[in-house]
Amino acid sequence: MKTDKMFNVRHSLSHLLAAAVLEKYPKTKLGIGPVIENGFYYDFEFQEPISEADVKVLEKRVRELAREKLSFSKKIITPIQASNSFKKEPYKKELIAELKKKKASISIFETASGKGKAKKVVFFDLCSGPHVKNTSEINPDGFKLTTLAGAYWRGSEKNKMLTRIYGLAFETKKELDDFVTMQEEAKKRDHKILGPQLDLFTFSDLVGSGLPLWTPRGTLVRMLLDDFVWELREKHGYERVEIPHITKKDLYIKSGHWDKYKDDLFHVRTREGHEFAMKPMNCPHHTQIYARKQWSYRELPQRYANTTMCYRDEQSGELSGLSRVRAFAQDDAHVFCRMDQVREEFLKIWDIIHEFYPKFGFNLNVRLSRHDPKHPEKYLGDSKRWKMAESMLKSIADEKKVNAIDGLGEAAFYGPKLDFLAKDSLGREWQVATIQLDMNMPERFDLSCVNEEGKKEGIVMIHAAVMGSIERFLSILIEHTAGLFPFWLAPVQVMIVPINDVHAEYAKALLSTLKEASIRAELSPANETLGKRVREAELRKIPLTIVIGDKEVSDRTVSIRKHGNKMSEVKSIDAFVEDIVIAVQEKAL
RNA sequence: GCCACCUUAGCUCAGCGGUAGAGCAACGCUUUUGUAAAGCGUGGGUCCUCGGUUCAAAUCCGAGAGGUGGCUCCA
Repeated sequence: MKTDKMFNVRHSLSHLLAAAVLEKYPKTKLGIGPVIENGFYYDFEFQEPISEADVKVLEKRVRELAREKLSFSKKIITPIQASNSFKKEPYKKELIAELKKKKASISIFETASGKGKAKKVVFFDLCSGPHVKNTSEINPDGFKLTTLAGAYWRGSEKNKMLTRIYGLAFETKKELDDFVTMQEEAKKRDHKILGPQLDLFTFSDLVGSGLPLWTPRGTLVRMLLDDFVWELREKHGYERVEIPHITKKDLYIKSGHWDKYKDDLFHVRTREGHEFAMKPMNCPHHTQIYARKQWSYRELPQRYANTTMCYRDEQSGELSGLSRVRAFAQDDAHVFCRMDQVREEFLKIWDIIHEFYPKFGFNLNVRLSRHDPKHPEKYLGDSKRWKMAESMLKSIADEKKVNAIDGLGEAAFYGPKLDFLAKDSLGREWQVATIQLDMNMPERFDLSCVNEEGKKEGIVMIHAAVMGSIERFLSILIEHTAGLFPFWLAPVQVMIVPINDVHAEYAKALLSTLKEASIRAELSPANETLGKRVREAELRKIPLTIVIGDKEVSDRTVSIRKHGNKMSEVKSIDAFVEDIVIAVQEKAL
């Protein structure tokens, strides 16, 4: 099997890297060096900092080692031998102690040159394998060391930070090059670069990191997206609500958020010394809209939709473009209903999500995000209630004939979720929409209705976000489309390019015709060459470029160039306008 | 927050101890064009900020801010 072979190759390369490191920096302490997707890494505690240039030297040495036809062999050793062999390796000793505790067998892998009596061990590492038998199985040109990064020992921020060296490894140089090319392609689509380039959003050092500012074009796109979600929600009986962006801390003490997230809130103190917080989510506010009056069961469900900003004090090192910000808009909605209405409400939101995502060319996968019974302290409410809620969500996924991915431990602290994962044009998966069932928060806020028997009955709430956050959704959409939005969403849909000033009048008339039809068009004046103006429209990712010359003026037609297409199509003005108006109505891709 | 690296004109970058340069963009003039870069000219910089070393700092050192890639976190 090819994959197994690559596992062994990657794993063995991580050992060779460690060998090269010890050879050059003998005092280095070894962490671990596992295989990962597309390659491997190894964690080290260097005695002195190393640089990218040092990594290049190490890469060269690893390549030499790979060419030396070194053998890999496994050896089972006793705990005492293990302690002796790794005397100077504190991290290995920690691992050995754990193996001892578990009474697991301890093995090492020796990397050696020569055979029989001439055999010389150049490196050995605590390892259960597997590995290649000989480094001749490794293609020395199929790998490269890529990045230098910090990583906590055993992934805990309480531990020491080690230095991690990442490597890529493939069977052939071509596969490696293709992968690197693919990464470069992804980089070209990076929303952090494309967004400002297409003039959608910007950041300001004075405003602060993680706080995106939206330009007119970007704001237009946000509005169009939000309007689309609203259009879908309205059909299903949602009503809009609005809430302030701060609250007394009492709200979050009651909801349970204070305990769990108080460090992640932006705190606000009034002049009188009262403690407020910027809202990091909307559910607690929305519960108080529901709680304004007594409800008859006949009036349920109550469905509240609200696109609104949330604020979270994220760690500075975590911020990244629009994917992780400190202020973001959620297209949030909460349904307050009785338990026996949950199924139908879930199905409605499911439909909304499945009407929304195909309009961008996304395919969706579904994940059932469950609680982790091993960590009850992470969740509100008892395990029995959780299991019931989870089985309900499972049956909804089953009814939709979807094989949901199992997301153990992925639940929110108040309830299980059905999460939707969108696959983008580069094959990457992103969590986007979510439907969450919450039996805990309504209880905490004592939300109820009066039932058929005239008695007070507790209700449940459903959290339903279609885009999740507009910022995050846009970051995904920009990279998915490389900035070339579907026609209905493009901030500028049509660029009109008259060949020379003689055609200006006709072009202006066309511009106003398009504006009357609510098409977003711009006119490019004839003081640059045609080629340059076409190029600018292409770079701005404008879906349609209309070239107007003598032929078009005399025939009352337009010559239409679709983005990325060299060939143009000629249509009458009326036919053109009709076609694009329909394309907008249908949100055609 | 932690580790590494980065920050020079609007953008992309060169310069790396002797007080700033290119291409593109902008502006002006010329050009009036058939589908991805016309020509000439002009303006534009507290070289991220604050300290330090030095006769001299964009360049070396320290701190801070912002960014990138990881780690941790993510309601």
